Amino acid sequence: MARSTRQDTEKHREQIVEAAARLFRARGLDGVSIPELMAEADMTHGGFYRHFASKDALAALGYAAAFEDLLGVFEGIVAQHKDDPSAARIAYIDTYLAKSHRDKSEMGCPTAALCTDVARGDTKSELHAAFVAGARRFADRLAALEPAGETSKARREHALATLSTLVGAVLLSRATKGDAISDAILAAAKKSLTA
Amino acid sequence: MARSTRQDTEKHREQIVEAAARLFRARGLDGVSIPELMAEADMTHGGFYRHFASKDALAALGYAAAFEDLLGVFEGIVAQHKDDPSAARIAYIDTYLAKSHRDKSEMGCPTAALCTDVARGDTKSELHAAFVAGARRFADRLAALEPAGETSKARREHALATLSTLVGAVLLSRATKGDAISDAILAAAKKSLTA
DNA sequence: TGTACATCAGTGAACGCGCGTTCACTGATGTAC
DNA sequence: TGTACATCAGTGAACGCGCGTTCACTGATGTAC
Repeated sequence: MARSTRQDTEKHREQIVEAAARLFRARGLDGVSIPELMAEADMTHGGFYRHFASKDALAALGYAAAFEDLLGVFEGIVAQHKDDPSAARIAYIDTYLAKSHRDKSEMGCPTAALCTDVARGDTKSELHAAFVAGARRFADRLAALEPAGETSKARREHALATLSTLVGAVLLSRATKGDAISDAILAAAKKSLTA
Repeated sequence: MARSTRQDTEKHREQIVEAAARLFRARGLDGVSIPELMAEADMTHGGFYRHFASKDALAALGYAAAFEDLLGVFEGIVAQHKDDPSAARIAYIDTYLAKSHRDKSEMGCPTAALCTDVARGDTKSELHAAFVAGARRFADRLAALEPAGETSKARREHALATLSTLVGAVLLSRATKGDAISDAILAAAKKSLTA
């Protein structure tokens, strides 16, 4: 194989980012190698550096791509509950705390999946910047579903606490999978957030 | 150097477990090598397998040791608030959601620190079993601080939701460190749990 | 208590392996005329 | 539109590196008598 058309090049780039978004969420940054990532996009590893400056640069793009997907899911649920933010909030919480979200981390929330990797990584990395931007946007969206009667400060506080509970419950339920406590955590968090 | 006394052997073993408890919490299982772990215990890497069957076996022991330490902190706080479980609960939440806990993960809660590593690892590993046992005990202790008037089921549910919020808030605040949202997450979770 | 010797904790070199990254090369694409 | 050639996306071998684990060896410890 030799030089690709510009169209194919762009398509290949998107395939790599998509593979990164999926595999990094499932197995973490260190759990996926560049040869593996490139194979997932039907290429050999040598061409990687024509697309990205480093593995970390791809991680940031992978996180961002996954985040946009998840935001799309969020917007879809909100759209189904027009003019009823409270119902939208409950519907989103139900989706986030579903067993299927626990079990399919490769398609799940990248903020939950990559939280620990980002915490252990360099604060100056591209991934860190992408993650912080994502967390802020996530919190903003949740805040928008809080009761309109509250102050904007209170809505933001509730949103940050809700975000903590969502992420903590999914991560704990994933780590305890196979034990009865795994389901119980999701159910308890759901009950607490929607009481 | 040659053969150690039985006393020294036991001391060395404890030093390795202690180093594991500290380093694994700070950098994760993949972030710490056996040569590094052994150097931290003032030895060379060759002797590792006289003490442990594998790196995973040590990870399980390191988690368990860290968990016992943290349970000790918990018990200490509870003891300071005898006959007032509600005050003990608030005091513990304050400690867990302190900035110092976010910043010193190597001395912090191993359930939070290793959550994602356990979720990505084998369900049949020794570490997984140790983690599940720890999460259960953690939940039990928190449940004991819930109001006595509630049913035991309600107390357990509240405890699991509280645990989710605690873990999620610390992990998110670590991942967003350097940004204003990091402190805001801890403050919001604290307010929500102690309202 | 003293002696002979088997045990085994720790050393440091070595194993095979896979990693992130680099690079010379290929040959179709894209461009200049 | 056709031709000549420069560009560059992707290939696959190679780089140095550090990993988890193994192993022959050392020599003080612990034990048997």
